[in-house]
Amino acid sequence: MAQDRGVTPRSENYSQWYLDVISHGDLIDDSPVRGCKVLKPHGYAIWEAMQRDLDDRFKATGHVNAYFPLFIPMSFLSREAEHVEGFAKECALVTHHRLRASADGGVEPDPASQLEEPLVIRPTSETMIWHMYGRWIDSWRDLPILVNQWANVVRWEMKTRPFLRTAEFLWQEGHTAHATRAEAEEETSRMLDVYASFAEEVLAIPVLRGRKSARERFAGAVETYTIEAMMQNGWALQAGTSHFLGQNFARAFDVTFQSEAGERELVWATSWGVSTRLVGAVVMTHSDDEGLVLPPALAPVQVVIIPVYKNKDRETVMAAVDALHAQLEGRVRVRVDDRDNLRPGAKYYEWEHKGVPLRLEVGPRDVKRGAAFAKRRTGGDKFAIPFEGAVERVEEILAEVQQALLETARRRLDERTYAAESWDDFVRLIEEQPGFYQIPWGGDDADEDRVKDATKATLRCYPLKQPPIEGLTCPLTGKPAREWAIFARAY
RNA sequence: ACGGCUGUGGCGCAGUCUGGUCAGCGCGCCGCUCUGGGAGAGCGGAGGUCGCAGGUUCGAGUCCUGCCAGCCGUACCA
Repeated sequence: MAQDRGVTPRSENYSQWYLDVISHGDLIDDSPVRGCKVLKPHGYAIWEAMQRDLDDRFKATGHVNAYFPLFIPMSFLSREAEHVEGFAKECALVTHHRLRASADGGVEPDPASQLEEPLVIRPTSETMIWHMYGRWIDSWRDLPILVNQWANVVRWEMKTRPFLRTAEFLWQEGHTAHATRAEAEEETSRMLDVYASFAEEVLAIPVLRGRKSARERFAGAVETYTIEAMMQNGWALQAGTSHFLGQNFARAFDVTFQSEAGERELVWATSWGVSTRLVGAVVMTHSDDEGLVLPPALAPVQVVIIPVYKNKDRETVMAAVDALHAQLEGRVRVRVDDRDNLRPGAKYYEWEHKGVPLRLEVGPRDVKRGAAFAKRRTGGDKFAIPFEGAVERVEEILAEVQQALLETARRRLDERTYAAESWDDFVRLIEEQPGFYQIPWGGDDADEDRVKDATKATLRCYPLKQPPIEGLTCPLTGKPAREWAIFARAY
C-alpha cells in the first residue's frame, strides 16, 4: 500500500494533512474516551522538551513550582461571575466516590456514595489557587507570590482536534499575587515576553504580541494578552496567553493584605499559560508534505545515524558508526538506528516522518573516504560531513536549520498580513486569501460579532506595536478608527 | 450539540442494495533464507464474536431500532 504510506498533501486537504503528519510522526494515538488522546513517547518527548526549556525560563524570572488539586469544590466556580460564565458549559463533575456491582453484571455509582457537594475537575485553577492564597497572604511581606504549576486540565469540548483542542490537555498555569497594580501589570507583560521569546527561539514560530478584545478576553480577566501565530493555511493560532486579573479573584476569595502603610488592600493578580497546543503549533508551522518537521532546538532526536552495509562490511561500518556516535553524543541529541530488520531506505522514511532535522548515513564508501553522507530533513541534496570535526559541523547545520525555519515562518507571517479597503473587500479577501488582516478598527462588540457572523474571522488581537492611526476611518464599520486590530480565521 | 457520511484482523478496503461456502484482498506482523546507498524478494505462518446492545427471521456482516465512536460541515471554545 505504497500510496497509503504518504501524507495527504496540504493543497488537497489541510485538515487531513495535519492529522496524517501527526499519525505518521507517531505523536499521538486515539483513546477510548471521546476527545481524549494518548501522547505517545515521541509526542510526549516534544512536550517534555518544551517543559524543560519553559521551566528554566520561569525559574530565571523568579517563579517556583507548586501543585494544587485536580478537584475543585463546585461552589468555588460560582465565586467570580464572569469566570463561571466562561467555564460553566464545559466542566466535568465528580458526583460519587464509590462504585458497586450492578444487576447487569457491570458496575454503577453507589447512590450511598453521592458527594454532598460535587467536585469540578479543574478547567483552570484560579479559584482553587486564590482560595489557597487567601490562607497564605496576610501582609505586604508575603508578596509577591510567583507560583507556576504543571498540570492537566479538562474542558469538555464538543469539537476536538489533536493537540489543538482536546477534552483533557497538559499545560502550565502561572498564578501570581502582587501588592500593586503596576507590579501585576509588569508581570503580565514579562510573561508574555517569555512566551514570545520561547516561541521564536525554541519553536521557531514568530508570534504577534497583542491584547485581546473584550469579547475574546479570558473570563475573569481585566486584560488578556496573547501571542498569535500564523499557521500555513493562514489561520491564526493563539499560542499563549497572559492575563492581568486585576483584583477580581482577590475580591471573590476575599484575599487582602496589610500594606506597608498599614492599610487593608486587595491583592493584584496575574495568570498565564501555554499548553500542549504548542505541539500542534509546531506541527502546523514547519511540517511539509513529507510529514513532520521539528526545529532542532526542540527535536527529541536531532541527528539520526543510519548504518548501511552488506554483511561483509558490517564490522567496519559499525566501528565508524560507533566512533561518530561517541563524538556527537553529549553535544547533540543523537541516535543510532541499528535495527537489522529494516533496510536503510525504510529507516530514512521513518525518521523523516518523525521530523528528525538531520540524518547521517554511514556505509562502506563513507568509511573509505572518512565522511558521513548527510541529509537535512528540510531539503537539499545529500552532502558529505567528514568524520573529523563532525560535531562542530553538525552543530552548525542544526543552528542553520533552526534559523531557516524561523525565517521561513516569519516571511509567511509578513507576506500574509494584509489590508482591506472596505467591508466587501474584506469579506471576499479573507475567504480567497486567508491570513492576518490588519485593520484600523473602530467597531464595538456588536460590530465584532457581525464580522464573525459574516466571515468566521475574529478579532485576534490589538497588536502591542501600534502604527499611527490618527485620522483613519475603519474600513469595516465606517467609524473613526480607534486602534489597529488583527482579524483572522482561528483554530 | 446539530446535519451529512462512515464503522469488517494492527492499517487501508471489498462484500451489505438483492439475508443462505461472505469471513476475503492488499499492506503490516511472526519464522527462515537470500539481501542491504530512498519503503527488498522468496517460501512458510499467525491473526477477525464484521463498533456495541436489542429485534425480525429456520438463518443476520447483510434488514429494523437504539446507543457509541470517527470524519466533513455548522455552532461553541485554549
